[in-house]
Amino acid sequence: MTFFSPTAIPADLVEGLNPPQRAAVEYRGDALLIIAGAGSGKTRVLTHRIASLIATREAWPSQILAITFTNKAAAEMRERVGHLLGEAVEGMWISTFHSACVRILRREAEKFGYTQGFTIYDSADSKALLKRIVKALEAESMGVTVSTAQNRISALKNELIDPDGFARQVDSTNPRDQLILEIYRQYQRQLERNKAFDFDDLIAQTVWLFRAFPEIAALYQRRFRHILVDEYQDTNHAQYALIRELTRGAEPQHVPADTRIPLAADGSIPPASLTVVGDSDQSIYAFRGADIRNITEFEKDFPGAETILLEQNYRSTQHILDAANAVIGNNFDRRPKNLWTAAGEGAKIVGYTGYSAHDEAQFVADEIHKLRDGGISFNDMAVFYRTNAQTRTLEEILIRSAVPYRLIGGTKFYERAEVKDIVAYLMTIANPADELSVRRIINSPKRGIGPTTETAISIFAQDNDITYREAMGRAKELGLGPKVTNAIGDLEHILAEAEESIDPSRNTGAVSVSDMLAKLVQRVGYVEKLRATGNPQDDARAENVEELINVAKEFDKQHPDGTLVDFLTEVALVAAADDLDDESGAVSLMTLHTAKGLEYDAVFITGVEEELLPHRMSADEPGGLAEERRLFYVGITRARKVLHLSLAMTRTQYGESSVAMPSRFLQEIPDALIAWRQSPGMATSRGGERPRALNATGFGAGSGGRRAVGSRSYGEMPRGEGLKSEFKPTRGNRQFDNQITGAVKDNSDLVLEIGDRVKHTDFGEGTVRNVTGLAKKRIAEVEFDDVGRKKLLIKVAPLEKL
DNA sequence: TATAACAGTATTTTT
DNA sequence: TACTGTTATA
Repeated sequence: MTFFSPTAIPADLVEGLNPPQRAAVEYRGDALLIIAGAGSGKTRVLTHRIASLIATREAWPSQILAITFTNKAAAEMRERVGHLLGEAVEGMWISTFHSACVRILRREAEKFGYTQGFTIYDSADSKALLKRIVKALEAESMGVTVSTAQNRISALKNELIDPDGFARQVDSTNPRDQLILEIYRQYQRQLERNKAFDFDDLIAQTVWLFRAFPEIAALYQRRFRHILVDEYQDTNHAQYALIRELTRGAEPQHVPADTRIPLAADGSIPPASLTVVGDSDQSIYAFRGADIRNITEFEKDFPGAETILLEQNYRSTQHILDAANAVIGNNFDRRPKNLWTAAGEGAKIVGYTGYSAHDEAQFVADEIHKLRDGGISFNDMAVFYRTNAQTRTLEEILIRSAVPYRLIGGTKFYERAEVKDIVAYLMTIANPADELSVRRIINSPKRGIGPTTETAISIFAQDNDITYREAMGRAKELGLGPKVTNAIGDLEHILAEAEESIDPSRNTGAVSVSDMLAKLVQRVGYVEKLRATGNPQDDARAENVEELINVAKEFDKQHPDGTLVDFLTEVALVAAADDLDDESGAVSLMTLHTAKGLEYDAVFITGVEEELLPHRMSADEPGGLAEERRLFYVGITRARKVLHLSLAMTRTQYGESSVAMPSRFLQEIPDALIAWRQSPGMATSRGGERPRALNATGFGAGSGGRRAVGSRSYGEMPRGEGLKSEFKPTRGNRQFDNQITGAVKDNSDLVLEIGDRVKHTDFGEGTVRNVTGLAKKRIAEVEFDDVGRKKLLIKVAPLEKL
């Protein structure tokens, strides 16, 4: 066994690493499992390992395939490897599973009867397709909803079970399963007819491709000599199978003729080396098929594998780690692991119990200002929550408290109807076979083509065995009214024109993606029609469309040779975390799931309540509670210096407010680690501290009882509506700066000076201590008589000068 | 065909 | 609450 390469690893690639980290960089063998606790420097190990392989000439950059969880992580890893080697490295594949598979599938598409420009359906697209099928089969009446069908099919694909495979194992006496099977068949047939893949297909079809065509697989088995997979605990069966295929040595008869790498004695391609990094304690995607056994049984799967444990944490203080260890220790059935640090104890964890979600949010806002005054920049702070619905209250309070923030994920830019519409136009142009996309845009903007006409075209296409688009081209034969016929003809003409202009076979004068898009939008009159309504919401929509054109311009700038298909691929595969930019000067808001892999000086975990942090939906799933605990663990371990845990006594959801109990996870943290500003006990007891904000009217001073917990309690606040509809989203997330436009209540004319007495609807009376900021961003710092000092954004504060 | 008004309902996490 | 789907009416 030769563990060490002939060329020594340059010293600077191992210096400064601790012994296990160093061992992980130096190990040379077929399979390596790195169990990397949170904050143990695994990205460092991975980048150094890749750099060492290249520096020693053991591998060319093109022989490396590294799989990361997000595109952002991929970009970062690429940059760090380049930095270590002192030059940009070309030819490495560093990407997500999905991106890598798309690349392979596009390259090989023609070999299995697909088109290179196939469309990628996101979950909303597949939902729309399934909706049609479910409706046609009247499956809802049998208790099969669109989302059940979607979930079942997704799970089947993750297990690499195709409709035929499902037919073999399905319980034929179960009518619902029979129905699912039929839906699955039709769905898959339509995807194929539309030349489209859904997210799950991207992985599954690649595996299928490799299995069906060993000589194609051999191309990649030969190419990728070193495969590295990050976040291995979150891989599903299909992804696991893909890795297995890639690390399988190719049989001699499939080895391509021009192979120059050393072959085994029998002429086969030896298996590639595999490095996986993960932490079973951070597995949080079981709900979408992640199989923790992939990591726990790695050594069985790859006999002779080396395992290296990284336990020293370089991120958090000991108090934070103690809490994390204590919490995760309640999960049985795990390989024991104890994170430790040399960083010292650090500050205690801060706990706070609000009377309401508003109160809790106000606490977060106040603390953010305090931390900022203490020298931590907004960039280095993050607020986490279990569900996206929690953002509403947080946003409302953060805006009014003048805390700049950005939402990561949430209702994403690309999920907005108007953006999806325009993207559907592009999909139609890139792939005329895609019926779903044409039908989405056939009457948007309104052209007088209703459901009747739409169905007529569909039937005509079926009867004549032509595509939907071809049927549109022969609109005259449909025998419809002249108005509708013209409308169809016009649309068809615009689409054909756009197709012509972007045609990849034209080698001269090809129009850029953004130019084509801009012209298309103009020809269709999409923005124009939105502007004409005079509705402020439509104005915001128009801006979104314009923003999409800007995104395309940016794409053209970054990829001068990029095609429309490339652009659509990028649009389809952006992840929530990809949009993070570290220089924004704003606090980041995101779900606990999105937080994985990130770190911040100060972290707030909000809504640490029963039913929410172990989420009620997890209760009846096997292993659900353990997964929720891991999620909490992930959240805790994101914090470098300060951790805040907060909850509310009542939470309003779906218009109804109900009493919330502290999460059981809180009790798993030793008391000594948490300094409660207001503990769950204090908040309920009579002598407890007065509520910080009086906005939980009827709950606070005296009146007691839970009679008044209705949602009207916040009646005096400007309700979110007006504010929210004005938000101008930038790609993927909305930013503070853009949100303060003409809100419901515009206070921007209010002139305040130091010493002025003011009255606030929630906080009562107070004295202005300071005024900062300009114009619409003027911020008043007010010392309230009852609730202390607060910073308020004057423009939106319910404030009155006395 | 488009729109407004109404009723019913589902509520997690995401590539 | 907020979104979807249905129904009535223009």
